[in-house]
Amino acid sequence: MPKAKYDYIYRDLKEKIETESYSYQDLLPSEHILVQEYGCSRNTVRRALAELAADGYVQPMQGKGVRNIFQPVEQTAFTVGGIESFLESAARNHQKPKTRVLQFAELETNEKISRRTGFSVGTQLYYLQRLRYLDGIPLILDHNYFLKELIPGLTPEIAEHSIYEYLEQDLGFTISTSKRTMTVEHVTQIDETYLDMNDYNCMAVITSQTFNADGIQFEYTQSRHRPDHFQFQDVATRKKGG
Amino acid sequence: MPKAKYDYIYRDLKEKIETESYSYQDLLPSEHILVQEYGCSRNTVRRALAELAADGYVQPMQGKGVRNIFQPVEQTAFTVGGIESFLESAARNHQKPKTRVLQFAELETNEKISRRTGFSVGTQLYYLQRLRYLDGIPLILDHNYFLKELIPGLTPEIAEHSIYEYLEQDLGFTISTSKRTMTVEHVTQIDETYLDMNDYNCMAVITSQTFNADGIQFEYTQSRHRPDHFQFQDVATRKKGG
DNA sequence: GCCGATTTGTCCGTATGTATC
DNA sequence: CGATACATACGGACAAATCGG
Repeated sequence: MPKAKYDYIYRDLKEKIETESYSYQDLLPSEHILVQEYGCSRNTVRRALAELAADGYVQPMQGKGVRNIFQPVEQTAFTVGGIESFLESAARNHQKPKTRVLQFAELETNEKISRRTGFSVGTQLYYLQRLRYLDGIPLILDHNYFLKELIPGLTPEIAEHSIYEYLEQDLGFTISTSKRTMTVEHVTQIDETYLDMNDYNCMAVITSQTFNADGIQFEYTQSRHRPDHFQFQDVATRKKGG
Repeated sequence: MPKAKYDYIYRDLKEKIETESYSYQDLLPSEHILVQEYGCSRNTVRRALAELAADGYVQPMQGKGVRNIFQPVEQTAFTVGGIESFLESAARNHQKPKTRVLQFAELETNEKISRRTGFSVGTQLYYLQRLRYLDGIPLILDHNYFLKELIPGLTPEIAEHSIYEYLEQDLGFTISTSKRTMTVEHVTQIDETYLDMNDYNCMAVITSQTFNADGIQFEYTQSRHRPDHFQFQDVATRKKGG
């Protein structure tokens, strides 16, 4: 729980924007005003605003002010955004999660696995296959590889609940950066076995390498989503001058 | 072309990381050293490092140093990342781009279009349909809506080349923020007419709302990609304390 | 375990530049 | 032109985490 001032201001402004204390296209109070309101330095206000801009909540305009460009969206599908556990995503999407562990094994990284996952050859891994239900419907098939060295005592029971919760709360682990790739792939035999694909012959696939606060990759995951319940959101900002 | 110091440092470090002057898992020089090397304040160095962290290039560790976590990847598919024009993406992917304008029309935003695109009812729009070729193969089908008010003089000829180039270079326009959603959808009749879908019955679809530097949305685009030549990349960082 | 040196994290006050009005 | 607003940059202070002796 960060007690940083900039983070408090960030959350406070974010909530005000979301609850429409400022409406779409409005200008926020100037940095000068915010400095007075929050009793802090201008740098601190600016840091909070920079984060909101990175989230696509506001657009700072030199000489003019900071414009609110947040639009609330109603979401129908399971939306993936930042780094979240399945439990957290389900809660945010107001859906009831359930996990079934299909496989729980240990293996050693060979050349082929190394190329795909980014783990060094010879390292010990946990390999899991998990089926994810939302509101009772099986929608996601996860293939997880975890670095055994950093995650002692992983069990199927933990995997059925939440591995991230175990890492963060029980092991005091800090999850930090995730590099993700989104693709669309043909359904596999396994997909069809566990998911009702209707007439879709493709899956939305997210592969991710996740690092802890020490910059060590501890996870490689391929997450295969049923297309009709999948959505990935993102905000990008254009860099100037190529 | 930004002449900002932090941006110079950012690019310089980025290139050093990419060309493997620092190798994977190495520590970068400490902020103190970088301050001396670049002859600037610590804040300026820190700003550059923060950008590299947001790019997933480095992982700062309190008390330890800043670790390089960049891994070069060989890309086979057409990779989408930041805000780029089709021309820019093609160049980055080392592919030869071509665009064919299928439709060029003007229309007024009605209730239905407004809900979908985010434009206000009554605003005048350009509507375009464009087929994108890479190395001679039609792979992407774009449906663009542009705010006519902000883009005077758009023509099919411009649309066949690069609208972003026209906006930025001819109109002095600044493209800023893009909110994007990635989904997987069934192929449509139009998709099948123009693209060779082999046995895929799905498309990778990116819809985006793009804003200029004044926080005005000037574009809504649905970009439909053939699955076998599509890849979307992303770096996320986990926020602490929920 | 303690202490001091190192390194990153947060915050402040100030100065100057640039764009807008 | 001056006032306002955001953008960049500097230098300093202290906190928090780490590491070596």
